[in-house]
Amino acid sequence: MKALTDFFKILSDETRLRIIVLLFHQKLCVCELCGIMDEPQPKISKHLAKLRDIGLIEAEREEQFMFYYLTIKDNLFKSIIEDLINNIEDYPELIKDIEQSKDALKYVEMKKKSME
Amino acid sequence: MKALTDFFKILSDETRLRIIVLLFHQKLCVCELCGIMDEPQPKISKHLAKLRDIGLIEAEREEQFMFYYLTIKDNLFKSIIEDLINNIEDYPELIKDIEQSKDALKYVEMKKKSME
DNA sequence: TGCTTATATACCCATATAAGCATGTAGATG
DNA sequence: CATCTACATGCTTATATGGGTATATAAGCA
Repeated sequence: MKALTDFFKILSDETRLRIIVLLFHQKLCVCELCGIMDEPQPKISKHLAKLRDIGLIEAEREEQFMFYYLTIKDNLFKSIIEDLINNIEDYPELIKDIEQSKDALKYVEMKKKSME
Repeated sequence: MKALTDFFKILSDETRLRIIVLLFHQKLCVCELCGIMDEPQPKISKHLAKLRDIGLIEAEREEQFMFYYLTIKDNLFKSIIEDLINNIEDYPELIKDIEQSKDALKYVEMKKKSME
């Protein structure tokens, strides 16, 4: 029951909802999330930490970047996220994020370029 | 988007989740909810107020009692609550409440009796 | 009208939460 | 090995939240 209320608490924050929706569509690294969402890095990282803590996402390193992806096991949790995705048309902010995420790569390439 | 995060915030409290699940099955008055859930009346009333504020429930008077019932209009919200109900077997506390609610009437009858 | 009772609300306290800024850290690269 | 950079975390502040106790309110009934 605690797990359930914790899950809803996680979803009750706009930033985290946006992250979940983005990661539903593709694996993304922190700097891509920051770029897509136009939010400061510590803010994103802290929300990612909370999502990690309750087991909704995991991270893996690829070169310099930490890529995050969804790892939702609970059936109810899965259904709820799917419901949200199925009703995404009601939430223009989320649609916009998804649009933005289509060229997520540019954010990591910007970083790589600036290293040269 | 605010409405969505507010909705999840509402669900992130155990007391409110229990109320929603109970009202999903039947209309109930405040004293029945208190009796079934074994919680103090002001606590229940305050959570009912929050549920009312975001339009998930409405009340109607029947004699001395205020009966509450679900009035969820949004499709996504409905789906989520239905998902929860469909996975209720994972939440023994909720099942117990539902069991208890089967003789909800006894709580209003106790009140009526004590008036004689 | 006055009383009783079901329910609603006010107030207080303790605790949780998010954001911003500054800083720490670990892994990659040269 | 030293540096750099992507990311993580600590600290502070402002705000929100839930529970308890006491009290207000409004409808029903005498």
